Amino acid sequence: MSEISRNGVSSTGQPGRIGIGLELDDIHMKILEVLRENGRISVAALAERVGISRANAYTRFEALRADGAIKGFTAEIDHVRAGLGITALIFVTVRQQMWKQFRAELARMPEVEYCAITTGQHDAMIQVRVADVAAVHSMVTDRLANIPAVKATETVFILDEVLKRPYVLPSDGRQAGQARRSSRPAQEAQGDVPLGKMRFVGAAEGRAALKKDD
Amino acid sequence: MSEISRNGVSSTGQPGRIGIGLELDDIHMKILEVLRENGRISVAALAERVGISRANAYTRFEALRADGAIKGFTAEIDHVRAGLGITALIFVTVRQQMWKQFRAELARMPEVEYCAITTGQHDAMIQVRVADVAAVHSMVTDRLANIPAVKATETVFILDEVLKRPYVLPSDGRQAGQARRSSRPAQEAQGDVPLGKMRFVGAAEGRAALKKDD
DNA sequence: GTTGAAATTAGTACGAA
DNA sequence: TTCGTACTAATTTCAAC
Repeated sequence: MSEISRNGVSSTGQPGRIGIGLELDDIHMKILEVLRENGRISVAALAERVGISRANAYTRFEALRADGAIKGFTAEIDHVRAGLGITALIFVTVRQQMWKQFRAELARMPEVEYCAITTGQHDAMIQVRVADVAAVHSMVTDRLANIPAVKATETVFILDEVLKRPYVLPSDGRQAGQARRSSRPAQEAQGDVPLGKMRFVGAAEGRAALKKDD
Repeated sequence: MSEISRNGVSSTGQPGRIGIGLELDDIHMKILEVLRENGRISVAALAERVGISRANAYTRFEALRADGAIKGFTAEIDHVRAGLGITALIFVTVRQQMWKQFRAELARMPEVEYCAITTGQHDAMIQVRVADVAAVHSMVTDRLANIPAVKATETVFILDEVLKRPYVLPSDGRQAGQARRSSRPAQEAQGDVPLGKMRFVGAAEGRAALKKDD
């Protein structure tokens, strides 16, 4: 919740936002675009590709790192080759006010690659990478089910990962203009969500429908 | 070891492509561990951290790249700072035999960061990053809903990303032994999924329950 | 914000263990 | 295979413009 309230104001880029405010201009964006495709490119080559001088590239590179826009660099690893051929999603319903415990236990599970708190029917979604389906089972029954904070789980296997883009940026495609500076304030838009044809799963609706407590 | 390469159930539908290109030993794994934490480390520093010679490190580094175990390197970007403060999951039901079209349309959507085909109630899960909630709405109604292949969607917002580990490896934690060499062949385990206490959403069950065709 | 030096470091090649 | 060294190419730093 804290994320959303913070994020909601996002695109305007107005002062007083999130701590250290580094105004990201087009060149910063270009740098991010290059670095997400090739995280090991030298700053010299980066400068050339972006069309600025070396020194400038170093300055901006460091600024992006210091600001936190770039959180780090990582190798993209083929999970199958690494021995983790099975990917599963586990949707978890968490007992209220036991989130702290839930988070603490999560940190102790190395097979968890991603965990997000969501609206809708469930409270959280966990993505795990394991060697075989048996490992998913033991993960869910032996570990997750034994956490008091976990009320219910629902498991789904990933059959194929159709696409996986390193890191999406506003400058991608034609949504760029809209993304960089929203026409109307985000807060206003949030209070007035247009839910026309969109089938949106509200938290209340979903949780009421879920009756199994095992 | 060979069981690992064969158990690629989650992998692409390209059989025969999963040949055992490279036997990954402990040192390879160590290299992957270091590189996922610091994708920009020099090979010299990598060699020292892993405990091998520089020349050896170069050889193994290239081997991992050539083999495909390392698919590339990327910068981890803070989406909020980049102007994409809203993350949503869209669960999609796809009309049978229109997958090709669905995939083609997906490629045209720059705000999609991740798409996976799943078992369970829905057929696919899409993760999108956008500037505001309005963009999610327009994405779902204007773009997804207009794809004939899309039968139904269900949208959920991500309120907080609790944890996001670059790339999980078998050597993480204590599951290492089990992950690296499964006690029984994965194929056998798959045909005999132990579904004791695990609430598993099978495809048929789920899809039957979903009646909305809009 | 840019260019062009020096100093450092990275990447390659090859022989030896 | 792996290691160690020497060699070459490139990058980063730092200066002045």
